[in-house]
Amino acid sequence: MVIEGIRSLLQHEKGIEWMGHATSASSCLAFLSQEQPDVILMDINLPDQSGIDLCKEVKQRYPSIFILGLSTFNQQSFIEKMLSNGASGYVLKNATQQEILDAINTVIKGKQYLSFDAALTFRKSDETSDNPILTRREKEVLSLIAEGLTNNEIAAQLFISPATVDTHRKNLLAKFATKNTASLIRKAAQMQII
Amino acid sequence: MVIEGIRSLLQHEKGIEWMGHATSASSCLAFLSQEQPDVILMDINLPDQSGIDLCKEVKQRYPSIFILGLSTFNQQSFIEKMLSNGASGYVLKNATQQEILDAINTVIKGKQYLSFDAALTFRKSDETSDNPILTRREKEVLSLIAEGLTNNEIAAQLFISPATVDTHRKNLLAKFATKNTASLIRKAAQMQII
DNA sequence: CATGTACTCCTGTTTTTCAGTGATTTTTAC
DNA sequence: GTAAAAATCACTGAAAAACAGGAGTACATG
Repeated sequence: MVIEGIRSLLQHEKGIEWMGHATSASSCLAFLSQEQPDVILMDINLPDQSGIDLCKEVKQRYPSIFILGLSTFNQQSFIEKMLSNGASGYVLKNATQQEILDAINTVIKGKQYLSFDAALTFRKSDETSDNPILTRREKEVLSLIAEGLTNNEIAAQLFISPATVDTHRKNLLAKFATKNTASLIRKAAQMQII
Repeated sequence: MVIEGIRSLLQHEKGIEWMGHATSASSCLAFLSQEQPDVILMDINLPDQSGIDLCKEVKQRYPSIFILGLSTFNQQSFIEKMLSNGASGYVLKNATQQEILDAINTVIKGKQYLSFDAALTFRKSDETSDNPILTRREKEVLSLIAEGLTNNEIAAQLFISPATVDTHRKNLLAKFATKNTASLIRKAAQMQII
């Protein structure tokens, strides 16, 4: 449905040639082994593999192809991951025809393009930073808490003292501005951290 | 983008007339006050309002219009809510042209249509019933727990004894097959209950 | 009317979490 | 190479949650 939409938005554009489409990561790689376009519009949600991972793979094999991330989700974490995996831009699925054209024309020059809304949330999350920045250990502890482990169990799992786990736990509560496990886990879940 | 896709998939179909499209709940209602189609393909993610709520509203005002839910998410809770709000079916955005045509032709006869994949998850969740059935009180207690309230605070809020809250809490842990608050909240969050 | 379900409440005990304070060692980054 | 950030650990006491087991009331449904 989305592929059809993009095709119909682009097919009459001069200067743009539609080379093909793929509906999975594997078929995309198979296609690329035959011919390589200048730009790929890559969905994040693929049946066999994450578009985020595929992006990295494609960029490794074919560094000259520019990739535009494509997703329904206007989520800072996704945008970040796509860009850090070599994507040149990010377009939302509710983008207008003009936006897509702008995006393609921008990235083909080697520049970065972000959808208007995407750029907004990107900037906002940069400024307000609503997602607390967690350290490696804190993330580990958080996800083990979410699994239902107690401090002692977590300590055993990570080969550290229960007291240390307790400290990480306190820091997590502070960073999330919560006062107990329940609200901590809820917030973390809402932020898609766990 | 998606609208373009559907339009291009349907525009050459005989027996189907494309009456228009809207990109928000409010513009949809404005459109419907002018003319009413037989079928609406309604996205769940709208900028101003949830498609789930809009579905209810449209069905109340125009009971004769059949609504097909449309979403990227193959989530049982969404499907359920759409159907209980009067939708006649649910189609995923990766549906084929044939699926959309089938869906439209099915619902227009007053029957229900579910996308293949949607029907799968629907049935699966029906059989295994991974979502525990909660009572009214349990839902209340659960959401207050998720807010970070303690048993005493919840008791005060609901005008019941802390002991009762404790009992509900025990039942919640049992129903979710969890052993503490952390994993309870995580599961509930994943099931979109809170 | 018996059975089941939901809601209510109780007494204890044990385990876990939360709060506060303080300190050492490793890593990381500039 | 040094300053900042992260990770480590300890102690105390209070608060909260988890576990166990029992028990009464209301209400609907078969």
